[in-house]
Amino acid sequence: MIILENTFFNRDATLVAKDLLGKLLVRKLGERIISGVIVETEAYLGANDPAAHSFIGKTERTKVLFGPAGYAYIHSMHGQNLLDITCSEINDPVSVLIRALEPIEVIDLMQKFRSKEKLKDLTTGPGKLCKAMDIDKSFYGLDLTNKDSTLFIVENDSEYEVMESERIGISKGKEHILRFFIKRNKFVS
DNA sequence: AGGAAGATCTACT
DNA sequence: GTAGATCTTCCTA
Repeated sequence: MIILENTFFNRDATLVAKDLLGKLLVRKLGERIISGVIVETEAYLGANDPAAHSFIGKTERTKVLFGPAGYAYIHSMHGQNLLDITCSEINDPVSVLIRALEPIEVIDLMQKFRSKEKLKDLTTGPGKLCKAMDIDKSFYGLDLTNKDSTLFIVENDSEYEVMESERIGISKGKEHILRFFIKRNKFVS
């Protein structure tokens, strides 16, 4: 299992968003493991992007975005938790939002956390996948490139075709094509 | 202290 | 397809 390192995330957020497709998101829960393939992402570009949370500047809420790459930025929205990963250099507050996963293991644990049975209801949205993996605000600022972390991303060989579109669910900055997803994947939101 | 907005989800038709 | 629930953060007074 090869864990993605700081060098992977310390790049332009658009490139990281594309390259994260097909990778495996892994959550350790004691001896148990929950994992899924990343099938949909969006990039948020900081100072030049009115849709980015860091657009307004450094606050208690956004400070992780201004730190080094490869850290978890958890943010709650409409009563859900959302997972971003920080990218680029210190003081370049850009990130990638993980929007959807294809569930791999362990399905019954995801079903339990989500209180849903159907496979398509488990991880087909940013708030849903956090719940399926039991990710909450305590993950804020966690280093995802540390192999002792309970959340990280690993290399994964898979064949896929990348599609792109405008971002979803925002009111500003819609003109940018910064959403990426795997073509014909059933778990794209 | 209060209100509005927001990177969403669910249940219902 | 659409309305209503939900809750944290930020802005204004």
